[in-house]
Amino acid sequence: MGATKTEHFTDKQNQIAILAKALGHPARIAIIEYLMKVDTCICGDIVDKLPLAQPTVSQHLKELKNAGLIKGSIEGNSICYCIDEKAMKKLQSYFAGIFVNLEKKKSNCC
Amino acid sequence: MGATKTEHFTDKQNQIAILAKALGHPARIAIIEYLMKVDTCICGDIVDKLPLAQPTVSQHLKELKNAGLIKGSIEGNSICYCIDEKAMKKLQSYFAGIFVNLEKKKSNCC
DNA sequence: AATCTTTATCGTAATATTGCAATCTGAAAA
DNA sequence: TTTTCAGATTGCAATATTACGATAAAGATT
Repeated sequence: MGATKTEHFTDKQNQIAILAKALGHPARIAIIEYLMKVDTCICGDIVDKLPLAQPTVSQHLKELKNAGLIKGSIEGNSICYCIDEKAMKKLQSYFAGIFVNLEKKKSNCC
Repeated sequence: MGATKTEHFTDKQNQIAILAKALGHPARIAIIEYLMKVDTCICGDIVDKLPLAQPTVSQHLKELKNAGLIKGSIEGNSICYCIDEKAMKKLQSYFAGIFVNLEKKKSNCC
């Protein structure tokens, strides 16, 4: 054991979980926030902005990329990373949906 | 190593990461979705709805509770869990903010 | 070509997560 | 009070994550 039993859940549940998991680390939140702030997404100085060693940052970038939250394109010698809007929209609308639902039953217990 | 270096990040970044991490498992997404669907939050049959053993479900509930996403109150013999709107709102507005920001700079690279 | 710069990958150690059987706790029912 | 029932906790095995030094890969610069 130790492995998540993904086969027992719906595709959508797994998809959202993958996205949420990828954001479940402060370094990766920091990366996303940095990518948002920077206009030109000439990245690579991400490493300089984070308090982590270069291989660690590279690994976090890989995880964000695997989850589909960012995409990178080769820019000469270096690499240009930026946020993938589609994935971000998926998360945004998921939570918006939950929130609307909660408002509706503006209830009750606990 | 192996432990997240939370001290290097802002409180807000850590907070969002904690919430996201708690949702980073399909079983916990399924729990949240079930709690949303059920009107009366008389819970406890969550175990029956999930393809996991009772101790495992109990652990997932604990993690959601620790993150602040759900709250539980003792209801006689059993326990009544439900979603904590405040935490959900925090996530919702965070992603909404990101999304607005991305729309604004409807740009450019990658 | 030799070197530099940028990013990825490998290997490894420390720690965390996932999952469950067994067991405990505490309230309700008998 | 004994039994029963709902949940939590413990203990453990399997696996995943986090972090980084060392090194590799590949384009840029000299």
